Amino acid sequence: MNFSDELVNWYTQNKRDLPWRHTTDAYIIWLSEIILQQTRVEQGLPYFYRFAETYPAVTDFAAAEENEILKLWQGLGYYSRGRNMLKTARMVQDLYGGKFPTRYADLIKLKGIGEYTAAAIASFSSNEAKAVVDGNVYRVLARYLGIFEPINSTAGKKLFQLKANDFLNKKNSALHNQAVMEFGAMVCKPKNPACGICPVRLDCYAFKHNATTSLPVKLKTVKVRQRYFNYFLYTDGEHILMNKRDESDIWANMYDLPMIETDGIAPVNKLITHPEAVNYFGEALEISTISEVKKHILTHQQLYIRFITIAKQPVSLKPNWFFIKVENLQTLPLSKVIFIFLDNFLN
DNA sequence: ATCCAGTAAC
DNA sequence: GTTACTGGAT
Repeated sequence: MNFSDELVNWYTQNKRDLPWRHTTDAYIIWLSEIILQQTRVEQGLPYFYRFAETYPAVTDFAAAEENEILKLWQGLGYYSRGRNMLKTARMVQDLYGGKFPTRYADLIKLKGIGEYTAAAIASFSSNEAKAVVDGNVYRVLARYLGIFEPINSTAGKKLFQLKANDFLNKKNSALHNQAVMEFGAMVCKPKNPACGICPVRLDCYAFKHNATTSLPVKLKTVKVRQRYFNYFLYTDGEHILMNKRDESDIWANMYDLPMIETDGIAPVNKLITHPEAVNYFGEALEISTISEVKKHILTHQQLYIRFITIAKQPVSLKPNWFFIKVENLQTLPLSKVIFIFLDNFLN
């Protein structure tokens, strides 16, 4: 048996029973693939069920409002995935009459669908002969073939795509692609790979050279930016003053609280006299409580966040500030930090 | 602290 | 071509 046959054989006997593996409906496969980008199955599964039930067809998805989508997406991270899904659902509605495309060439034009996802949907839904290259495939190929080219270099990406194309079983790309990825996730794992049960270990470079821990090679990433967010909470008991974030920063279009960003951890007296604070909350800003500065880590940013509850109503409001009824808070899409803070504050 | 089922924006 | 996006597990 060749590499592909071995892995397909392993897959048919050992695959996990996942809901999107029972369908060739491109819409359902798209839903699962976007949710699973950069996300583990266990974490994505409840979101998949929620979306599939709320929007049984792409037509239903296309009719949704962005806030609804972001709300359902809340807690999953990489929120642009949710916003891009809505754009894509509407494109499918307009361009393809609500029938989700199954060909790579059509899929790659849609928002949020890159090379990996286009190949995945095309092969799973219509068996088109496109090889997927995701983190699992990088790892399996790097180890099996002994490729030391970094997977996040331009040369590396080209090389791995080439090798993946070579190995692809073009007669049954759906089975082949799923087999390689599932094998990567379950056996050829990042840490502690289960080489003992691997059907191709005798031909595997990394197994033969005891090199699984050093493959794949990945270039080290960049430094993180430090940011300091001072959040202001004002409530009249019934409403909370919320801010809708703009398009250009983290948590785009989601809600948080009125905030002043400073260059460092600002002393409280500095904060009170900060021009923005004076502008919005007046000269005599009355602070009720002030929280510790807590660190919140994102990929390229470390956020130092502090919450300040204020006693007096602001004297002027930014255009994207809204008084939200406490009972309507649960309809707003919130980032993890904000959700946790408000949850604690209100309960 | 580091790693992970990618894509879009710059 | 390079960099920015999340949250959770380890």
